[in-house]
Amino acid sequence: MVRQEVQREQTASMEDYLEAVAMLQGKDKVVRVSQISRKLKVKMPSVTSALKKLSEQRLVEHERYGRIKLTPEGDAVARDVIRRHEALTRFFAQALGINRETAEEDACKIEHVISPLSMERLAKFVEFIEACPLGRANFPSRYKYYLEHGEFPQDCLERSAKKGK
Amino acid sequence: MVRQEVQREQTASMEDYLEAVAMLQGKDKVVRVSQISRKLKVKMPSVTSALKKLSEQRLVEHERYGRIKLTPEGDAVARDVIRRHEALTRFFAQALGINRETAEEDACKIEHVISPLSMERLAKFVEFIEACPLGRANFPSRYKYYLEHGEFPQDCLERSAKKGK
DNA sequence: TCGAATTGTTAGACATGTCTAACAATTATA
DNA sequence: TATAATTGTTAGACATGTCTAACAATTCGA
Repeated sequence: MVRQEVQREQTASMEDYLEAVAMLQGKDKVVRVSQISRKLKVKMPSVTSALKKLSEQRLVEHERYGRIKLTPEGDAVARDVIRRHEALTRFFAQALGINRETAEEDACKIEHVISPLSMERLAKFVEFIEACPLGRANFPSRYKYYLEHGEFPQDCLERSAKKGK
Repeated sequence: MVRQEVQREQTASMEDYLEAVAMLQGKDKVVRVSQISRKLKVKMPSVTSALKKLSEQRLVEHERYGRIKLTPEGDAVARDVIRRHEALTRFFAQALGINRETAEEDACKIEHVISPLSMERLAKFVEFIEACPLGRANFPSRYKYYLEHGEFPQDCLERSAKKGK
């Protein structure tokens, strides 16, 4: 009895295609090559060629000139990519105070290269920061103060004063 | 009068080579193809070929069978990569509590893809966390508690209690 | 200092993923 | 429903960066 290998390692590109299909599928139902092409800013032949590879791996189903949909395995991979994407976006946007667009762009790149351990910790970190802003010693707001004024808020100084201004 | 273009956009690979040369140069002075090969875990012909490209861009000097050294421009690029590398490593290690090795590996990947804005903010964030642990309401230690116990420390609860558990 | 071991280079194959050009299928519309 | 516009595919060029095999230069030790 041969065990099926399910979760193959994907390249950044293939992960992008899977992610795009999942997101378009969620929105509109019927996914088209042209949509993926627009979303990923690549030409249609690139999409066709990627879909061919993903079909061979049974991650998507794609009949010539026809519908594109994720298999359950493809969906699992895509969802995992999206999970990373969202945690990273939240980190950049919420924790670092970066604009949504840049946050998304960075998430899009980093989601493909970050280790599982760092990803897990980062997700927990965001969760922590969002849920636990330290009561009235609100963390993000102090960080914001530091960002805007270039110096530490009053109640930091006890411990950082030695490091000169 | 034609202006020289100095800081070209480099690929992740080329940035890795520049970074490696800079780091080996700092250590030993004389940089060899074999060292770069070992450091980056690629075969020597890959190194030779990369150095050829970087030479054409005047980022390294490399004479056949001879010394390898960065030009001032190459050094500037390399230092910038290393700056990103170090800030990222500090973030993963200090802020997220990840082991040095994994932190380095992740930094090595992310340094090539993160946007300048996010990089700047992340660096400031690390600076902030390291310099300003909120007096006795030490931030990293609360985060650590959360990591280890899976629940928020007492003084977080005022604000997060509503979220179940 | 000669020969073996090490180090480095060249040539060229290969993998990935992009693109353009040409053509084919589908769809929408007059 | 014929034809025009759109959408999709195929073929093949190209860029990047890796590798192996073969050869060349350098270095080190007997």
